[in-house]
Amino acid sequence: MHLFWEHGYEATSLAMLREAMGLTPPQIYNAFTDKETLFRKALTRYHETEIGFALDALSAPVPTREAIRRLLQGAAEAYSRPGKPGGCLFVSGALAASPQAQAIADELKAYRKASEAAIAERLAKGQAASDLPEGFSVESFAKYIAGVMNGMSIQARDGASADELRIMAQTALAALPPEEQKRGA
Amino acid sequence: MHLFWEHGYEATSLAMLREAMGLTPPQIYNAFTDKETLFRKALTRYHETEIGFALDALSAPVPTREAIRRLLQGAAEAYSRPGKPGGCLFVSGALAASPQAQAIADELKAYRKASEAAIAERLAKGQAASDLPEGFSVESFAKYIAGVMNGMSIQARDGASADELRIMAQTALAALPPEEQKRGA
DNA sequence: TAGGTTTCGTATCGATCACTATGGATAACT
DNA sequence: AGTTATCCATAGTGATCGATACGAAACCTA
Repeated sequence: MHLFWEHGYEATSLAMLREAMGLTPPQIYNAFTDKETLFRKALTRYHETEIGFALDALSAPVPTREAIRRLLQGAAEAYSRPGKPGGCLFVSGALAASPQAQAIADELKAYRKASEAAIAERLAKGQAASDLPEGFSVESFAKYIAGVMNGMSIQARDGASADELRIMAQTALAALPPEEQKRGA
Repeated sequence: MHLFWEHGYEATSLAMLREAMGLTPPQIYNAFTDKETLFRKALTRYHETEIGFALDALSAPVPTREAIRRLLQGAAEAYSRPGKPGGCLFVSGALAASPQAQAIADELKAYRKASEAAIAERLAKGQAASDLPEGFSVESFAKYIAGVMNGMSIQARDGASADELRIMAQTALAALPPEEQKRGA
């Protein structure tokens, strides 16, 4: 998983995987069928072990603004963990791919779209609860938040520290409309 | 250039380049020495022909906030031009690379760092001209703006329209402190 | 302990990578 | 016109890709 995270799907060779896992090629193919299946296994593992902060943030019983704040701060942490590759596997895994790996690139794109959709869903919930103004465009803002997280992923890959990412998250949050008074019945 | 832009450095094979340029391999090597040199040629061409908006925005004699607005809106346009690959070559070219292509990845990273530095320089100028508050951290905000642009690049690659990118740019701009009154002498 | 079976690592498969040597066709000069 | 020289596309180089066939070793059964 770390190799795919660091080098992306195509640039990670079986020789690297073999050395890292201490397995012979037939063992790898017995266990994972082929490289593509192995990558998908790594994706689900990444989703389960590294991305929990996102679900936690979006499902926490807190005001919308606080949920988004937790989401961005969580990303700042997750994208800069010591001993782990910088950024997000969903971004680094295959941003640009050869025609043969188009299926992998599309799958990662689907993960990113799903993240954006989850944010939009949380924002819509916030709007329903009057946490957000009525004229507020849920889809547009979700695209902004998801985009900022993708940008943080690249900044992390370029060496940004956890502190720098936290500040970037805080700055991004300033674009959110200020907490609104609950509109009473 | 379009091939590298679309598929990235490593995933673009000489066979694809050969077909696209209508040249035989020896012609390519006579003209460009090797693949790496060809890619660097494409990089400088991209910088000259597609990225002019950035220099224009940062050097225009306008208030700082307006300069940043032009920068982000220009990115929205440049990253979603019909007939061109989505996003920015500096991001898509080699975000994740094999160990052999580390030099290329480092060069692209240097381009991204240079963009961020240019933004920081413009912000510092704005601070000196009292366009921005004194406590304002130029470096942090430059990292945010550069990060947002990188994020827009990924959103564009994921199919975001020019309008959607423009809205994202507008949203990001809201994080900038409001225009300050000039502190008179 | 002998035989049969299964497992497992080495050595290699065809395909493709970036790159280049060579033969044939063209051009140039006397 | 004849001879030489120059160019240039085809064909192929070693290396590496993802994926596997085969021989040896180990193990279970008789």
